[in-house]
Amino acid sequence: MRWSEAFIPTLRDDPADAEAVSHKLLVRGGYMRQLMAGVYSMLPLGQRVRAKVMAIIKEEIDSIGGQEFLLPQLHPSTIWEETGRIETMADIIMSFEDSKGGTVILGPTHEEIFATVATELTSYKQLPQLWYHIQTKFRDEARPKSGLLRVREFTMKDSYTFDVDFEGLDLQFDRHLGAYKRIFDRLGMDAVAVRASSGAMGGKESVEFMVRSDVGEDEVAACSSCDYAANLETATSTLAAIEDPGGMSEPERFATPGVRTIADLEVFDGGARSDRQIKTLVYLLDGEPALVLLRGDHALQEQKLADTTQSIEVRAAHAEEINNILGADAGSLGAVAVDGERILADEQLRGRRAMTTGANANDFHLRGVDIERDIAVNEWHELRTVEAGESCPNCDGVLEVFPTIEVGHIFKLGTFYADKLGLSVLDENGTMIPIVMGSYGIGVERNMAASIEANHDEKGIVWPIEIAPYHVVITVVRPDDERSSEVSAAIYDELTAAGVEVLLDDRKERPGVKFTDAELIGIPLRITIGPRGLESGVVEFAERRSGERRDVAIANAASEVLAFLEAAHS
RNA sequence: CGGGACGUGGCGCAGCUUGGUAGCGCGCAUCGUUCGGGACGAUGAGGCCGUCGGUUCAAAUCCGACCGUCCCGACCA
Repeated sequence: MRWSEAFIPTLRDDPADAEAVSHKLLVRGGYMRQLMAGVYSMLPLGQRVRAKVMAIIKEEIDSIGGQEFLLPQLHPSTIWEETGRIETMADIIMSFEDSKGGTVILGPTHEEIFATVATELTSYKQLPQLWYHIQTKFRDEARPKSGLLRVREFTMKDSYTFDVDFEGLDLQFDRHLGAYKRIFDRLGMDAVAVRASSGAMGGKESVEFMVRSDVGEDEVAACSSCDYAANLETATSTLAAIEDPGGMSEPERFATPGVRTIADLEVFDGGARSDRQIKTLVYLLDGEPALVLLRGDHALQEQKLADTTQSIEVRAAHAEEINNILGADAGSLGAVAVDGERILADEQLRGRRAMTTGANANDFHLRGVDIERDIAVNEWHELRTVEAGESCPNCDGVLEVFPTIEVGHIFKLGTFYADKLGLSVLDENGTMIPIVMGSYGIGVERNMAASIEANHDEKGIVWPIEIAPYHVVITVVRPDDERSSEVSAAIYDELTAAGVEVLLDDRKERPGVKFTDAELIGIPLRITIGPRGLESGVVEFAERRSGERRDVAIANAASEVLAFLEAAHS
């Protein structure tokens, strides 16, 4: 492709509405343009990269036995009613009414639709199956952001597995795990597989693939010495036990005028260290109130609360609701002598004595509280949020916590869809058994963006070879110089014939502009051809990633490019 | 959904407080000089000032409503 004929609208300035590096570079580099919030047009460069990402994904899923389908984007709402997800996913589902008055859903994902096709599976002999497609998804995200990282219309590869039992599911799951690792590796990302919350969708187990990034939305706790890594939503740690002093025979109430926070009580005369206080939170779990108790210096992990109580809607009670339930305001709450409310306590409070907590009367607290004696805890759970610096639960290493981008998520769905949609086969005894499903997603555009987050410098994008829109850019310093254009055309032809994707920068621009653009759009190798080098029979190679430059004899240019590509692939 | 900011040529912005001919940089077009790291000069094209309504002799500017975009939070199989 000649750059002079290509549509590559690069921009000198960062777009005003971009924050994330990948967003800025994709727009500045002429890869895409925004149409509306969370919806982007892919320009030629963007589409080339997108196609390459899809090709890699397809290759890896095919390699573990995947069969490619193409299921519709338009779904009848009735199928979504059968699984109940029209309710649970209501906030992101986009739909419209057709001319007959029926509701049509723009597919946010395809479990229901693949499962519908799978009703044709009737015998155990037909299993296992691994089906997938690469399709546009629509999700009305409340807040699209960061360019391609969080959008409302995007492409996803989603695969689904169908097995006779959980052993089969485990095998398919492990194969996907391997395929996904290879995919992220080829996309130039160091993805960590972490255990995740499977959410409210009846999943037994799920693994997320996370790439470290400042613009990530999920936090991961990872051990610096072993391979422990988990989404903060499920992460645990080992904490040193705290020695409590001798207790009292019963709690003692004392006045604490103006004390409203854990920190206030720490410095209050007669107060207590935060790790010797009990924090009392009031939550509504699917509308039902519950008291949640934590050590004073610990933070609640709401997802753990939701998972452990099987709740869909979890939220902190409002000030008014708190007062109605406990008769005091936040800052003076406690669970001592509370009767008739569901009380959940974090494991870290087990056995603690002589603790200080609110007295359920404004401006009063209790000291000398023995949890097991004085509080009617109904359930003990792991509920707190792990913090950086704590000890790894698996070894004696230290945990670090950092933001990440979720680039893939794989689920063991189990028999949820089989139960809802009647997926079953007859086994060898003629008994009807439910089909065990798994589902496995990768967002194509999000992975493009995540790859940029992981592969860029102050000059622009640094694409991994496999997904670069072009392998090589030939920068013709003086396109009006006859010898320059002859040599560049010759090298261009030779490389193209060898299957190399080359962008020939023959624009009538100053060299600086061309160098800057080539670096911005991130082509892995630049060949600079100008009169100065040609005089001594050479062209210049400049590697984007290392910045390394070297002169190469004209005659060797093409073969050296092939060697470079070869080396980069291995 | 709560909080905040912003909407002015293709891009980035000023002008609005104090109403009166719409401006700057980049980019774009033509010509000339340049030409191995974002050149210079000359000339020129390009704007329903987000939309609707109100106030006024007169609105980019004041008032109201709406729409849109971004950021923080909530949310996110």
